[in-house]
Amino acid sequence: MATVSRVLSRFPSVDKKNILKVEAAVAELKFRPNISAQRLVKGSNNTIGLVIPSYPGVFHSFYGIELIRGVGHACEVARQDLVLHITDGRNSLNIGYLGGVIFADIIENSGQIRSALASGVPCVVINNVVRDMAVSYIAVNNYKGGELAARHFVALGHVRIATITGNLKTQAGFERLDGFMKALDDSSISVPEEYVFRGDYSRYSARVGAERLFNLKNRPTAIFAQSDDMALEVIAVAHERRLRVPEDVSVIGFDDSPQGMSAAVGLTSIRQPVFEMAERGVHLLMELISGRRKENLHLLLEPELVLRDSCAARPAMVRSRTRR
Amino acid sequence: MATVSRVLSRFPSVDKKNILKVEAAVAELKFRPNISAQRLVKGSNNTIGLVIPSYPGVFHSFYGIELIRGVGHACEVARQDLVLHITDGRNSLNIGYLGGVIFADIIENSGQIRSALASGVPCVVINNVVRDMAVSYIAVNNYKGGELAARHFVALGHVRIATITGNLKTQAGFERLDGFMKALDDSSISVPEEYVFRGDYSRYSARVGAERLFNLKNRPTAIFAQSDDMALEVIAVAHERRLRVPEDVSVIGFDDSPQGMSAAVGLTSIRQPVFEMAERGVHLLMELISGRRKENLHLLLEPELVLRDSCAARPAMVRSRTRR
DNA sequence: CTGAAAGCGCTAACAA
DNA sequence: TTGTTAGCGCTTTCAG
Repeated sequence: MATVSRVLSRFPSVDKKNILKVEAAVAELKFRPNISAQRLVKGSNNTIGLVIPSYPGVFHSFYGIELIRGVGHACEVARQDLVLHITDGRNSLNIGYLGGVIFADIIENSGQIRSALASGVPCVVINNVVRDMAVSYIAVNNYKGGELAARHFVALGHVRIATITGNLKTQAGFERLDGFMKALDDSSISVPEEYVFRGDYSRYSARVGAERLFNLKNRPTAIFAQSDDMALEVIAVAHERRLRVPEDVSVIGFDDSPQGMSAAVGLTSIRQPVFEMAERGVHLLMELISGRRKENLHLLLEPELVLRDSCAARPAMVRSRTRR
Repeated sequence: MATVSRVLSRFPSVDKKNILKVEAAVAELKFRPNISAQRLVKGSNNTIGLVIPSYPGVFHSFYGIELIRGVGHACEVARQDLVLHITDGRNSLNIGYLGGVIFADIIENSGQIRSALASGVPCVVINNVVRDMAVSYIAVNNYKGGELAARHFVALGHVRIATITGNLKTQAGFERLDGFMKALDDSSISVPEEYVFRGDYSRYSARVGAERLFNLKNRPTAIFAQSDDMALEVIAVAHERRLRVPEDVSVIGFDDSPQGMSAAVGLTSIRQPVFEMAERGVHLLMELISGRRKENLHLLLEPELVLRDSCAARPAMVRSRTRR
């Protein structure tokens, strides 16, 4: 019995003859070691959970897949099993047994985090800044992302600057808008209410928003869409109306997705390190689980502006008209 | 000790006083029952694995997310834990302990399936027809999907019919092309080689393909793109060249994604039941695990044509020119 | 209704 | 190098 265990766990000193004998028997009987027993005796289960709220738009574009890829990859490297929970936030999670849990985006499910915390499970929140709970988080500075977009437009001389937001129930959506507006305000550029269209990350909402913006008699010369997907839709609508990008209208997206990169008009976009955030979330969680880290960590990753071809200086015609 | 267990598993006959006492202690000590011990004694671990090859394009569009959503949902309902493995096919999977495994798409990782099978783990393959291993599968009739697209074009009177394929290393891509070509052949429509562009599900490849097709002196009047994402890119390229859809060129996609539905030109597409396939995969696996089912099941789900606005009859100009 | 005790399958310490 | 043995934390008889 013990010898079998030794063979299976590649213990160095076992007689060759026995190794072969055991391996033969294992193959013969299709013997599969019971991992529950192993974990019981070892006292750890090297399993972490990933909780994703199943809210429409959470998987907007490229983001959801990058998130899962990043967490999945980091878990593979760290030899952790990854248990996936896709939840609507109502159910209580069967989480107690996990070594730790990563919560990706908080959308109406902070109760789940609270109860995980209460029962002493190590937790890390990803892609959300959390102020009302004592929990570690790694997020993107979405406020800064909004700022970057605004500042780029301002630097190019634009004055009539509009935005199509993401889902404002998500923190990312809200903060991007906030940073964007504040930065414009800093430059003394006022944004009329009809220049802010509230989308939800879907292409459809971007289409509706773009049409509304292009129908304004004082059409904006620059549009910040809060995801690449939406930005590409804005460009599509522009082309349908014979508006050139970037000559007639400049567009900035958010995500720096491959689709934006390879589009007809290369999309200028705000890059956010989703994969890295996911990976670091796993590493942080491991530190918490192992006790190597005692206090919570709050980390904000910085987005960056990626320049491509969808932005240009304010159109001349417009410039002369609005020149004082 | 035993009483604690009874309280936690809601055993009916326990004194109320004791229930309260236990609950208080549990809260006090942040007691978390050890699931490994529970599983050990119960003899089952109610955990299933989902293996997804991390091959570029596997998560093409809408498909990857629907897959994960479907499996995730079914597992939640069946009270199974879902362990996610994203693999490049090279590593051997730590799978032995799982109750069963779902393999989604086989791309250079059939070795993993073979070894899972060999060690006696119940397996289900999703989205692939498997002929060379004794394993259950649930797949979509992609051949039929290709046929549907071809027949629709033929019914509309088209003759110059082209296609932009998906990744032909995937079975789905290959079969869609096969069905498409055979159906055209049945209608005695010949497809010159330059009408078949080998894409890879990426928007970029679709763009390249569309440009090549539109540059042909004998430009096709109908294009079947093997994913909605690619189809939308084809339409975008068409618009850039002042070609109208569907008046000048008809387009069919594959996926019936929400993006195709809400696009400027509603996309006619082939619907494939990804979510359902994923759910049924889980159910099938549960039957296999429990022993309720002894033999393998091979199930082919049927795709269907969803009509929207991106297809029209063969353009008149072309018609007169090619009329015999 | 409740406590005692056996044992789930495995590993690790200890002898041999 | 190997076999024996004592638990890991829990559930489940079985008495009480």
